[in-house]
Amino acid sequence: MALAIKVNEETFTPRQQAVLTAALDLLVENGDGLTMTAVARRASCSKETLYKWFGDRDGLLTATVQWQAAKVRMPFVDRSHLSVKALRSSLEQFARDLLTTIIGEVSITLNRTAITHAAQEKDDLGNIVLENGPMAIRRRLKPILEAARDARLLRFPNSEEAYRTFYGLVVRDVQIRLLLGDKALTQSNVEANIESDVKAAADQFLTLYGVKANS
Amino acid sequence: MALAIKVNEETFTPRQQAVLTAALDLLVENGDGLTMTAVARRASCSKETLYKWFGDRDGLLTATVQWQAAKVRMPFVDRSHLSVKALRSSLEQFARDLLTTIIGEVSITLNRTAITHAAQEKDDLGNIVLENGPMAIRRRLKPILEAARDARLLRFPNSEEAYRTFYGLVVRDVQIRLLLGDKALTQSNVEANIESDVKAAADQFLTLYGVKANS
DNA sequence: CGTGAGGCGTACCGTACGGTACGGTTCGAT
DNA sequence: ATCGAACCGTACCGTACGGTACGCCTCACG
Repeated sequence: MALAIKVNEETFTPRQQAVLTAALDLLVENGDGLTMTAVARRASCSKETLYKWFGDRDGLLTATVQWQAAKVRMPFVDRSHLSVKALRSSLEQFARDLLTTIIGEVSITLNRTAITHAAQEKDDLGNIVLENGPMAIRRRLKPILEAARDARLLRFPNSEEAYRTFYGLVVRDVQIRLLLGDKALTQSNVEANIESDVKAAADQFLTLYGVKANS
Repeated sequence: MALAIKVNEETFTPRQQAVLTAALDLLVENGDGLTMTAVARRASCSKETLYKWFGDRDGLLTATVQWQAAKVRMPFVDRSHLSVKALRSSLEQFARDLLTTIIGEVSITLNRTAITHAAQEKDDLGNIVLENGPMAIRRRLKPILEAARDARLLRFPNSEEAYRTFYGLVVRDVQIRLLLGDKALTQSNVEANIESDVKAAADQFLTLYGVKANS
């Protein structure tokens, strides 16, 4: 099981990154628009070059997803001092980052592509997206949760459970509906409610796991 | 925007349903395995018949998803008498139905297919799955929530918000991880924890929205 | 200036698959 | 018994696309 491999920015030359950008654009424009010919034309390069650089279509797809997923870098959150206030602020920051990421067209495209890929026993892309999406958040959130527990701000038996609850409270049914192309859920529609949703999620999480409830 | 059309069981003849079963089997076995030739061979019918009955490949796909999605009928929940106990039991029932549905191979396949479809500006399948999945649950859960609110068992400003919170608490990151083919999340793995997850979700929901907390 | 590597553009090949055509068979209705 | 509709199986066509080959250009390097 080849897990997601770290991708330095030096992994691809600028020219190659231009190609990957073209590939991603085509993906976003139309999920199945990533044909080798189309990428070559869009990036003004020859198909032969594509095959030389990426091996085959799957290699190009993988490189594109990998490269793009890796640059979904959410800003780090200060956790030096752990007051209730700081914790709530951190939680809101996480929720905000998670939501804004998830509703982005690039993220939707990447997830759709990976899911399509996973439907064909090829789960490379699935792992890559998982690793750079939910798992990345988990890795960053968990230590904060545990620090808060040690500081007696939170109480939970299992940090994994706590993390997953947080994820559920934040994401709810938004992601699946966007992936399925729910027309009632436009991006601007969701964007407008981000702040209130973020606050609500943090509130609810603190209600469930906070030691002394909220402020 | 052709929304999901109600599908009676008389919509398709038994022979046609056999064809649709074959199509679904192929989909489950391998997401992209639904070729007209393969369906014809599997169902022991001619391609000409397929085209006569379903128009084209997309029609066959749509019929398959529609027919299958419509038979995901979750058992109704008794809501005649609304005690706290009965409410909790109803919530747990909903959570259980939702979870068991979501982790089923058929559901995963349908969602993957619809998402792939939605990636190509064809959002028919997306709407069908939405309508028979999240929306079906919502339609059934909302009146119960509102009845419980009227009975002063729950308190929430907005039944839509309450429903979505419930959804998030139940589903968490399970669906997206399954769709992405997360190997760490086998079906049996999830199945084993359903009962405790269901109880936890109901507890948390009642903590957040219950008027007098839990029993 | 010569040369060779890298890369562009295009033409080309093979295959898989959507869609059509057609001969042969079953079967119910008259 | 006859007829025709429905349907099976197979062969066939056209196209799209993955992958390869090749001619030509550019440019760094000697």
